[in-house]
Amino acid sequence: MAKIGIKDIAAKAGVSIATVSHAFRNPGRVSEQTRRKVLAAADEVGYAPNRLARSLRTARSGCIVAIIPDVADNHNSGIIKAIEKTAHARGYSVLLGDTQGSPQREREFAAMARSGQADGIILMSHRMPFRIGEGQLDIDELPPLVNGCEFAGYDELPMVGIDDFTAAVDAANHLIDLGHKDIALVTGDMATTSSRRRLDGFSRAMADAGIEINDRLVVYGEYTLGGGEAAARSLLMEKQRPSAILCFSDEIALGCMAVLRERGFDVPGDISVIGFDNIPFARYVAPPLTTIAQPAADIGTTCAALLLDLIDGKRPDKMRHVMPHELLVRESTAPVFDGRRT
Amino acid sequence: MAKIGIKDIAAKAGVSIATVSHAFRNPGRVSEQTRRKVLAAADEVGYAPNRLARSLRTARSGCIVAIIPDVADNHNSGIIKAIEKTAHARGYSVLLGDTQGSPQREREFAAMARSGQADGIILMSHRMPFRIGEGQLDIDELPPLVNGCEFAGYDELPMVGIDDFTAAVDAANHLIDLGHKDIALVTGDMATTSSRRRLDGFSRAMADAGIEINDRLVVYGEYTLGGGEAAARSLLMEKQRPSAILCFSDEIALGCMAVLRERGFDVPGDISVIGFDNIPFARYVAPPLTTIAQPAADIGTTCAALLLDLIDGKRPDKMRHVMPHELLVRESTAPVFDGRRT
DNA sequence: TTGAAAGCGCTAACAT
DNA sequence: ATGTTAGCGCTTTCAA
Repeated sequence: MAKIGIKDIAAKAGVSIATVSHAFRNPGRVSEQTRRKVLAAADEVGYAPNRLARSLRTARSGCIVAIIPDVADNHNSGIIKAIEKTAHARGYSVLLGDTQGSPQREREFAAMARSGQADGIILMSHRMPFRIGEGQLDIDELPPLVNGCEFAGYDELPMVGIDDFTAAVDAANHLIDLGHKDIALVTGDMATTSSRRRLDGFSRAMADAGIEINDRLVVYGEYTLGGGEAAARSLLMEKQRPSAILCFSDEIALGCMAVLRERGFDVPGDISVIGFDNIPFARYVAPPLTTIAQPAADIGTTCAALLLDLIDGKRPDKMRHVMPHELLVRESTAPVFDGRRT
Repeated sequence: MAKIGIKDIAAKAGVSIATVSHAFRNPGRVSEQTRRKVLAAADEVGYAPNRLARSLRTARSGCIVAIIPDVADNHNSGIIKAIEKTAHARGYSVLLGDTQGSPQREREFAAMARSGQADGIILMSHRMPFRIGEGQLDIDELPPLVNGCEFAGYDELPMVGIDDFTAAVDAANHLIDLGHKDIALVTGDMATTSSRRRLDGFSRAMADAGIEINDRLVVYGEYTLGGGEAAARSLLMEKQRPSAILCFSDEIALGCMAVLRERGFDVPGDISVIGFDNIPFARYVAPPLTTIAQPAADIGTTCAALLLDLIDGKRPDKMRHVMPHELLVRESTAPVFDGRRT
């Protein structure tokens, strides 16, 4: 059977194609009787209006693209789940833009908004995926875009995320209050704004406490269990072992804890560990992980709502949406103990 | 600045719109010189061909939709990550169809393939989201569709997944070999084909070993940490406590272990726990989780490759793609110990 | 309340 | 090698 279209339904129902269109899109503009007739004809043959044609005509794709580093990351997936939910509730679909950190892919996904495939972008990256100025795009003619958790460098872009600086201060102070001085840091990619701000926060807290940071205890870790594992191994090679490790993600923290356990270190007896994110697993592991909670669902929901408003032409009332973070003290952190294994 | 289109580029480059189109799509059909001229003109104003118009004309959206129960589930997200990667490599985008188990949403997402918004569907559900027969779709005029991990009831649909029956047999036998008799089962939704087959496998293994199944030890659990938590709590209320728990997902298993630990039970000393999936966390927890590994990435890759071939008109050479599962014995299972706490 | 008709921006067959 | 042109299937004025 050939693909059936609006014309077939019009013929079948004995009306014009305009009426069929209205029956679907503007129920108020056709008589109830006609509408029923049309819908019945459509249902009979399983007709569904072609979305592409509609989108072309209206210049609205009904899609947004979520550009994120890794769907398989627990924090990311919590955010994107909320994005999808919010978008769906407002009639939008979401295109998955898993970049694995590749700038090239970020650009490819972002380009979907320039080719009409998407009406807007949620960008969880610190890189601007468009060329701005220099005969190219002006900042005010970007496609609707909201920055999630990172900052791409333009104040004109709405962004939603936590206050990374303060969050790191809170995490560091928790450790400092517990008497820790030899604090190791496992950061994320230092090219990202979130990692930089967190490092700044950590530095500030340490400085305020009059503790000198041991640079050899500041290492980079990919935001994965394996990243944490590698970081912990390198940290344990140091002669001056840390009494606490502050990790920029829970997956890193959990990776660290596995290594510590394997090497016979007790957490938190010998070494305290604190993470970031509060992924669902955090409170189920042993010991339950102390962490800085981020409201992943709220972040996703806010990103999506903001973007959809932007698409609808509403100017956001504010550009910086700072979501609350919270120090969740569980059992992976404890006061320094002099008799600890080092 | 008004939206610029192919006509503007044609004018700018002093060629026809057909030539512009060819310069982009069929580089071989225009002279190198013309091509460059066109591309330069396009680049100068940041022109990108309208994807919707192209899709409408070619009747190809370049999108597939992945219908999955929950992106935030670690097993699901591993699969969808591979789907996205494979699709992207072949020039396709993926629409995220997170259903939270809702049949309604499954239908909505599936409908995207009927409205031209997607060229095919990867369906990780046991429900057929289209009405088949009765004046509606015939089974052979379904949109390209591949079933992932579940079976929607039509042999005509290619499907990829593990052999759930045998996998459950393997898991049960592992426990039986360890001397366990009071084995609890935390299943998934029994409406799903995977859960049913796993239950069948478990029953078979128990029957073959001459062990009677205690129905009170067979409970349902949502595939989440919370689901495992709830299941474990209910299991611990039974007077005849299990010496082992077989869970249909790792998240359930990890949820169980947290409750067991909280109640003072040693795993595996008092109670053995085995999961399903082998999510990344499984080997990082304490004790590392014994589980039935599923090749999530391969499943995703195979689903996508199969679907893309289907879209290209290639008939799959076989309908059932059984991916290998593997029993990974780690430290959460051990022989029954008579002196165990019960 | 309904219909006719002009596109949306592109592709592809056909012509030059 | 390049151009002309007829749609793809819909939405949306405008007229009846």
